[in-house]
Amino acid sequence: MLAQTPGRNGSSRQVAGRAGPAMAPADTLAGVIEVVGAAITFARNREIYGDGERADYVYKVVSGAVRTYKVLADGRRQIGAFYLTGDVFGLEVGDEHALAAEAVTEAKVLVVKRSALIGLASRDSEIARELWALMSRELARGQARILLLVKTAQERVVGFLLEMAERRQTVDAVELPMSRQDIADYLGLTTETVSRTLTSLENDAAIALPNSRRILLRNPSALRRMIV
Amino acid sequence: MLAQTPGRNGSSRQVAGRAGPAMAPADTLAGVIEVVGAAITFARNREIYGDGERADYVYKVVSGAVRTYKVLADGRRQIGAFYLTGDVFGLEVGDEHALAAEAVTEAKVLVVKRSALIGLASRDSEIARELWALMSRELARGQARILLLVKTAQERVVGFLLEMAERRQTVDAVELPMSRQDIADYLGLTTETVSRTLTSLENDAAIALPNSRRILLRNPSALRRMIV
DNA sequence: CGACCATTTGATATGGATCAAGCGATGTGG
DNA sequence: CCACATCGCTTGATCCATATCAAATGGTCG
Repeated sequence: MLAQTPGRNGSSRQVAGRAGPAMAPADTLAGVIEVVGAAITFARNREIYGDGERADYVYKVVSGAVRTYKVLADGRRQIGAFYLTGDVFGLEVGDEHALAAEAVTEAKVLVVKRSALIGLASRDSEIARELWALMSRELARGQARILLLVKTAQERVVGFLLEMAERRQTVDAVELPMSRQDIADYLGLTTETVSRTLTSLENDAAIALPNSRRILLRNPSALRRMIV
Repeated sequence: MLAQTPGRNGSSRQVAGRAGPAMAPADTLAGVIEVVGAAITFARNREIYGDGERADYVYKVVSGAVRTYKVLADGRRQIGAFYLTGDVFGLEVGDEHALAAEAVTEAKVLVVKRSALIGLASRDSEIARELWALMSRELARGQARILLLVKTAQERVVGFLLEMAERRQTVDAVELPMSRQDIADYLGLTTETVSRTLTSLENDAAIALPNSRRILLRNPSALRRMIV
């Protein structure tokens, strides 16, 4: 359960300048961020924002992966979510970040002022609808997490793999950007249990592990049956 | 873990007619529901709406308590939330109810058409803001639940008691409308563990149990220290 | 090559589940 | 109004899944 927090302090941000040519229409949320956002690259384990900081910016992952998390008083770390390429994060309901955010791998993100988005939303109902949809997705994922956290270790791990496969839009393989410790802190387990569960799934021929970060789903339907 | 679902089937609703004189201004969400909503009384354990039903109505608790829940394929029941007097529930992000709702105790609720609210929101930004705030609160509670569910049994139970005390706006006592089974299914524990934990807290002089549904918080600050 | 870190594997401990029984409150029919 | 059934809660005994402690293995980088 104890998780030494990695790469604390200093957000040596490397501003990479404006985003290139727009790749999405400027009247969608994602599009707006691409057009007006500045691209910043964060090294592995670098803090993007801290717990309790003012939530003045909204982010979109261009490449790499990001985690949001909270460290409890006794050192336990709970990961709130993983954000992969294309995901928007950092949009809060209050005006402070409830969780901190860090780069899981080297990550390039686009940054845009929240106030700019809010302003746009008040004029453009399409943007407003997308902001709403974004919150909805967060809410739905939270709901799903709650259901996941009352299950057994195997069900949690399998649920996690299927979630990742779905988000990566692949049916039969996942490239995991995060460590076993990250997965454990996301699922409320220990690294040992995550590792053992994966080994046992491999023995059951449900998955294969060519290397620790790459997971082949050899029998997705069997996996789907395992999560109740 | 197994929880025989109580009082299934039949929603013998007892329509009590219009709400009385408005007790809140008509330009707030709560106010609107009170002005335009019909009051319906549900007996203990009666279903208010089912999992997967169309979410055409939004509800506000006038008296009593309501739970939302989902029964997993293997019979385990996970409770999503408890709604107490004054709380609004049933507002979904999609157009289906993700969870079912039941009356925990006999409960009087006001019912209003969702479409009416949405229509109002598009004209009245105050209502829109309140709908947003409502979703935000759900989101924040979900976040808190996730943190709760990775903790020990004692931390979960204490967290639950403090949450209830806070929502009931009392510092030193809580009248629980729900059974041990409800609490267990909310916290991802068993009734036995909930019961034992309460007994142990009583032995530590942190709480007192004049009867099983009434809990006195004898040492709130000690309780608060227990949840990390 | 050697140091370091992530991952896996092994041995043991333990918190909470499960199985089982008792107890008190509440309600029902005689 | 009382005997009795029922239900929710508590308590006890045991078991098991996962945590914890410990060590071996493997991959990566200087």
